[in-house]
Amino acid sequence: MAKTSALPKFIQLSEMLIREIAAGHLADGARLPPERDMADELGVAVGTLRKALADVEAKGLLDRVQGSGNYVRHRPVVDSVYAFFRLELLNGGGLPTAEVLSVDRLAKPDGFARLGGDAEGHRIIRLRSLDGVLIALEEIWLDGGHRDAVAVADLSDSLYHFYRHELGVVIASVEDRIGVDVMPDWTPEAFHLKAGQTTGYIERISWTAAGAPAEFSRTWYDASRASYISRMGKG
Amino acid sequence: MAKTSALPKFIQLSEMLIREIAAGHLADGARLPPERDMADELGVAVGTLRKALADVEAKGLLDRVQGSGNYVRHRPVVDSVYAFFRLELLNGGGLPTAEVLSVDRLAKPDGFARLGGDAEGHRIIRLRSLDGVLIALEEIWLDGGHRDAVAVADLSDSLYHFYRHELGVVIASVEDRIGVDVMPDWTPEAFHLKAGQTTGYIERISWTAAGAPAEFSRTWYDASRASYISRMGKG
DNA sequence: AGGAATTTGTGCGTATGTATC
DNA sequence: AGATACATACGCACAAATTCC
Repeated sequence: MAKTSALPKFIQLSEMLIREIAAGHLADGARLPPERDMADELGVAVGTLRKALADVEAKGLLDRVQGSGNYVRHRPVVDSVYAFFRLELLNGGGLPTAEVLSVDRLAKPDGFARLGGDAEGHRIIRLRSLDGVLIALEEIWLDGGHRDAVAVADLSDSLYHFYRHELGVVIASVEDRIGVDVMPDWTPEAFHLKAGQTTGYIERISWTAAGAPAEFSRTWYDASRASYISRMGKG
Repeated sequence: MAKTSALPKFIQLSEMLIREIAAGHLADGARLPPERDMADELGVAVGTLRKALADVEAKGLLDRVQGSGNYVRHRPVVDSVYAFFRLELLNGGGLPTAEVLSVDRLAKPDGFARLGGDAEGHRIIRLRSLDGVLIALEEIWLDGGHRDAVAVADLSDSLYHFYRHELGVVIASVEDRIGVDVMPDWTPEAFHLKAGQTTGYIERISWTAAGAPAEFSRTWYDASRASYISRMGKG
């Protein structure tokens, strides 16, 4: 007797709200109706709705202001081009640019296969530079379900911009794991690092606001020219 | 007219609980009384207590299990002891510990000399482990002005706790730069890594809330056992 | 400037569902 | 199966912050 107990009401509500916001049905900055009105309309108690709203706020899609209202925030991620780019020259800074080498639709690798829903993914290979100096090689896997085909021309310097505006996928959080690795043997000729040479290594998984994995990437960077920067606290 | 508006009751409760757990008055794994009993005893409504308990859980000091009880968890330790520790085992997590090898008062190295006011600094050498496995070697430089002498016995697992409670120095922000380096030749015998071997490398500068540099450190970590983790956004 | 209306935040009490023991 | 304990949900009253007149 599988008692198919439904999800808690406040979870259903928060997921519904997240879908509405992500789909663009609620504009950025829009103010929701007062909680009591909203609760009446939805046929739930105010406390239940408040729990759902707190959930959406925790996911960064809503600003709740006492005495004022609940405001949709459609930019959990700064739409800035380099919001999540963490490599800098050794003396700090540097203007980041990207050059896409290839885009292919392939079966997803083991590390990413378990995550998304689709068995295939788009593999994007890019070179990254700082102030015109080649710094890193990126291998990015994007879940297949979003689009049948992705062309090199589709991609701008900011993949996150592409994800959001072309695929409707909003990246809300990322996790980077930084270690040491050797340059893979498919290093392109253009790259100044030699295959087999020791480099800094970054593995990234990113998620949508709804918590679904969206992207997996591996980056090899020349630690003699750039370093990965993590700032906590101010700044 | 200092309007001494008290903090919300559920905040007071959660802070009280956190203090109790941190002080060791509640043993690790101990089970709290049922929520209704506890609420009666504290003279608050169950809902209010539940909000406080959710707070403590969010800080990682409590396990709440439906149908069973609320269990104290000492793991992440309070006072954000490991708030700035970013190394994790390859499969995630691991309980961090530290072993101080030496503390010396020396002239500060070039990289740190320009920063603080004092010409001398305390150099602390530590080994870091995760779940008992040696992971990293740390060289930490603390500005000399704070105290004439620092003894090994003064230092707990958390240097930030020491800074704050013994020196009155509150670290408000840090910047980590992660790259690749070779293990220095003064590697202690106890360490499993051999001098000259390639490791992950972290340079950290930390500042007080006032913006004054407080600490400079270099960490060499075994990238085959641990990785540096950086999480952005929610999660 | 000031006070009333609006809106979210806090706190209480209770009834019912669900997981654990 | 029964008892225990946490989770969800409802509704209400008042406090605090904001907004509007």
